[in-house]
This record gives sequence, structure tokens and C-alpha cells, in this order.
Amino acid sequence: MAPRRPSSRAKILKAAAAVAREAGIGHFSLDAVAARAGLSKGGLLYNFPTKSKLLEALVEEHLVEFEAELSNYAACSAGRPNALAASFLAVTRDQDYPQEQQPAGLLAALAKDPSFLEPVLRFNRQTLTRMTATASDPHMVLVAFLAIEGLRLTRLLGLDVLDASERAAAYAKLEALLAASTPA
Amino acid sequence: MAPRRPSSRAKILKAAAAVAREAGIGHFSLDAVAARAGLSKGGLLYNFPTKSKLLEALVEEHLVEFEAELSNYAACSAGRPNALAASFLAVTRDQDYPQEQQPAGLLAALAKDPSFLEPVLRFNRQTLTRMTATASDPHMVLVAFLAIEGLRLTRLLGLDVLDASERAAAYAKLEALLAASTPA
DNA sequence: TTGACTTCACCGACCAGACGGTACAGTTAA
DNA sequence: TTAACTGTACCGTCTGGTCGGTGAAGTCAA
Repeated sequence: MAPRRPSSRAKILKAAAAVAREAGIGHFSLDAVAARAGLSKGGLLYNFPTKSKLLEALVEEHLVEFEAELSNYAACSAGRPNALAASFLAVTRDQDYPQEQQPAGLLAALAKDPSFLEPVLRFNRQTLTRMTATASDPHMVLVAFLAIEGLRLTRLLGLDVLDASERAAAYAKLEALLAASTPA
Repeated sequence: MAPRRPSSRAKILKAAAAVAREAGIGHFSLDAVAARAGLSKGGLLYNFPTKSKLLEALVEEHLVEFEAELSNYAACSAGRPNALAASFLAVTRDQDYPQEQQPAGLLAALAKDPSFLEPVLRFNRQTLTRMTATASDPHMVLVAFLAIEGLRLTRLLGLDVLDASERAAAYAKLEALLAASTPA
């Protein structure tokens, strides 16, 4: 599991993410990744013996990064009601990047085989379970989770219809709902 | 615009949707669509001169169907607060199909070229504008819209983590929030 | 009526390029 | 020396798209 030469692997993963974003999913080719990483195809395939392994690693990397990001925010939200949901929201707000910076690797993986997203599904399920476990109003947390996923996924797919002020309003409203949530 | 022989076009579009669902996006090939439609590739390309045109039509068809569905529900919601949002929610609830019945053609189109989803973006933008225009609490409607999109997109991508009872609870909570919404 | 001609809808062989993956020889650091 | 790593050449497959047909139906002049 531990890479012997982490620099190559990391470089490749970064290049792969860039290719997925720029070339578009569906044009995610090994040649493109190798070229982008400043590497020959042989070198690429030495590090990732198949395209599937590369996509798997890309999904894995994204999850690890996101998890780290989430726990960074945990401190700020600690003690507040619905702390985890508030962190999830805060991460999403602060990652409000334009479409060119989305983790398109997830989509490239999906295009190859939907089952590559199973780790994401497990992570989301676990996060949701933790979020509702301590919630004063679990149903409100469900709605908030869905809204946040709505924000994240519309962004990922380039289907984000909210303008900047609407997004800000949505974030604020969600924060308020989470902070004030009591069973209806 | 009006097809001279609608039967072939309709048959092909149906087959294309089926192929997108069953073969998975990324394996959406013209040969597969032609075979599924009981047609030669030549015949397919007679009706849709390029793959792009086919995907375009697939997206268009989906939007038309969804729009019709939405206006079917408009009557039921008429008069209620946030009528359009309520309809949008109701359609989403009643289309709570398993993942095998999702409009995967949208993803196939996305894989080929993200700009194929622009009509969807326009439609969503328009729907959201109409939803907020008459809302007593526009920010609540924003949140509801995002939550519904969350439901729809997680479903589409196979990332739906809610179990049946949670989904039911989420639908109910959203209905309640929309029905009772007054400015916070 | 009939025969020449046109259009429509479709067929299927074929092609060129892209792509994933293999084979293997070379290089370099320990 | 050896093991980790890289580069290059190549292969087979898949796939979108082209192209020359084919039969059925219709049109129309003589």
C-alpha cells in the first residue's frame, strides 16, 4: 500500500486530476495523464498497472483529502449543535471553487465503472450516520445533508444554478437551520 | 424539427436510454444502441447523423418529459404556498426509482461533452427563479431546491445513502418546511 | 398504363484513429 | 550486481463515422 517512491505516485495523481478536469471525463486517457505528469506511458503503468488502479487511487485520494479537511473544521464546530453537519457545511462553503477545480476524477471513475464510487458511498453513509446520531432534530439534519450534497454535486456536474448571493444565502440559511434546529 | 417517421426516432431514443443505463456510461456506443433498437448502424446514423446529435436528443427528451411531469403535478399543488417547489418535490418523490431506472443518458451526454447539459442548466435556473419569485421565504426555497437536487443527483450517480425510511422522513420534512415557511 | 427517375429509409462493409496494455531494453541509485 | 524505475515500440480492440449500395414507394411524362 505504501508507495516506494511517493513522488512519482503523487505527481501522477495530480496530473490525473488535472486531466480529468481539463480534458473532460470521457477523454481521460493514460497517454494524456502520462504526458501531463511528464512521464512515459511505461512509467505510468509501472506505478499504476491498470487504468482501474489509477482511478481507484484517485477516488481514494479524494476521500482522504476530504476527510482531513472535514476534521480540520471539526475543532471550530465543536460544542455547537449538529457539529458534524456544521463542519460539513463549512467545508463545502469554503470549497466553493469554480467548476474548473472540481474533483473530476470522481466522474472519470464513474464513467469507467460505477462501482468505483462505492468508497464514496460508504463514506457518505458513515458521515450521515454520525451526523444524525447526535442531532436534536435528525430529520432537519437529513434535509441539510441533502442540500449540501445538492450544492456539491451540482457543482461537480456543472449544473450549479445559484449565483453568488444565492449561494451565500443558502449557506446562511442552512447554518441557521442547523444551529436552531429543534424537533418540529 | 418534426420527425417524418417518429417511430424509428422514438425507438432509438428508448434504446439509447436503455443502453446508457445497462451498459454504463462510458460504454455508450452507437453499435450497442443500434443493436438494441433492432437497427443497423447505418440506419441509426440515418436518423441521428452523429453521436452528439443522439445525445442532444436524449437530453432534450428527458427535459420535455420532466417538464410534462412537473406540470402534471402543478394542479395538485395549486394554491398551496410554494406551489412549484411542492410540485418539484412531489415529482421527485414519485420518481423514487431504483438506480437501474435513472436517466443515465444525461451522464452519457456529460461524458461526451459537459456542454450537452446546458439545456438542463437553463431549465433548472428557470425553475428555481419561478420557485423563489412567489415564495414567502425565498431562502427556505433555495435550501429546499438544493435538497431536492441532492436527492435527484445522488440517485442518478448511485450515491444515494438514505434508506427508505430516511427518504420518507426527508420528503415529509421538506414538505413541512415548504408548507410552513415564513421568513425567518 | 408504363417505364424512367427520384426520394426515403436503411443496410453493412470498411476505415482511421484512439486507447489500454505488453514486451523488453536501457538507466540509475544503493 | 541488483532492484527500482523509465522509455519506446508495438499490438489488438473498440468505435465513430463514411460510403456505396438496395428495395420499396411515389412521381410523372408520354
